[in-house]
Amino acid sequence: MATILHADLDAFYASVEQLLDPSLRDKPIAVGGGVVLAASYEAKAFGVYGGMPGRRARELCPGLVFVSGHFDEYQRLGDAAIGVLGDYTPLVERISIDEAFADVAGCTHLFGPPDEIARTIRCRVREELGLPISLGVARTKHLAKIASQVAKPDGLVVVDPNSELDFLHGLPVELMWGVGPVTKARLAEKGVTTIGQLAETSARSLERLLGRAVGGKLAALAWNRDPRPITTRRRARSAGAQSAIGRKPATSFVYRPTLRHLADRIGGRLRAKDRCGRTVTVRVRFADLRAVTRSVTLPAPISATAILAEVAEELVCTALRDHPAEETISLLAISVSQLETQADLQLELPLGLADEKRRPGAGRGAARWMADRAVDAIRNRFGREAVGYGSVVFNASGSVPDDFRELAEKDL
DNA sequence: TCTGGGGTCCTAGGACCC
DNA sequence: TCTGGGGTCCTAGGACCC
Repeated sequence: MATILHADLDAFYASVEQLLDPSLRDKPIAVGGGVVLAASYEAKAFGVYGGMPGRRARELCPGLVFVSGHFDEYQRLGDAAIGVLGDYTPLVERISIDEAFADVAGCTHLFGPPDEIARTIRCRVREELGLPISLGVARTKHLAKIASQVAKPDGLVVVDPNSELDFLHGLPVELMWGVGPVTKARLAEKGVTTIGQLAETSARSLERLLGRAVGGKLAALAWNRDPRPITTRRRARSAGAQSAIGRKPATSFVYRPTLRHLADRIGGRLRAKDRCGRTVTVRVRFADLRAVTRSVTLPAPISATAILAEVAEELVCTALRDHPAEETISLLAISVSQLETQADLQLELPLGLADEKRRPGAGRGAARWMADRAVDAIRNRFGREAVGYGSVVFNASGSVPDDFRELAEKDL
């Protein structure tokens, strides 16, 4: 029986704005300013999409209305909508703020068949929250997700287990999970544009064309042979932060404060969940948008802001040394991976990069970690801006607001 | 007119070990 | 037809997702 539901709120941020301000309904709107964070369906009709520069969006859609976001409302309404799924089954796998899978196999005796549950959920989200939501119902997660995409906007598609391949094989390949612009183009070169054509291509030649993992996965998906179960909770495997900085000279006056700010954000998140990580990766993007990464795996995990910032700075230096012709950078990123759960009293030992000699500051790890904890405690009581380094300066520079960043953060 | 921010997973080559 | 082999960790890059 088809018991997997995939629920996806339509143009979520924009729909919330149209809900909060009725004068925006039926109008092309964009959340954001310098960059479009989300667009309503009316704006999408003009070719506006998330990530697009605001100026470009205005050109495409002269009547476009920009609104600054109500980020707290997104979180509240997203939670509430996914919570409706949770009224029917505990088997809910949340994918993002506006999207989730659910398996209703164990509750049909209480609430009726899956398609009826799906209709009820759509009605409830519409009536109780005022938001449009699309649902797909199928035997597998992948098919349910495709069904909800086909159902958009504000629709329901149920895939009968007896006609799964009829439904699937007529659709374009880019609807499949894992087929982005590059894979789509590679397939198109071989004349493959539909999932049906993909299914007729041998797994061997797909693996040759796309690599073992992607080729094998797509071959399985094309025949709907991918029975992945619902997983209710997975911990994050990495935590990172990035900042697009326009075009700035590649000097320490530019990257030092930026790295400090990024390290501060990441360190705070890690410490709040008693986590720490061994591998630090930085990304440096140059003026032409080409990017390089440098990483190091430390002998012991860290979460102290100052140490993270120092390690990141050394990595950025090596990246810049390797590209002496690059004089301008446009983005800096830090990510911490190989995460571990912290013992309750961590004595963080700054052991330095690989086999290099111990750096200045070695031996002060525990003191730094305690200083960070003190800052964390003050911020908990009085807010982020109460103490620390220039968050305000960064927010003023036209980048994305911190509230928006938090929406995308995964639970550590 | 040049494209935000937070994530996951895969690949390939090299080091190192047994 | 084919020069030893396999496992694990690390690093850099890339594709993709929301």
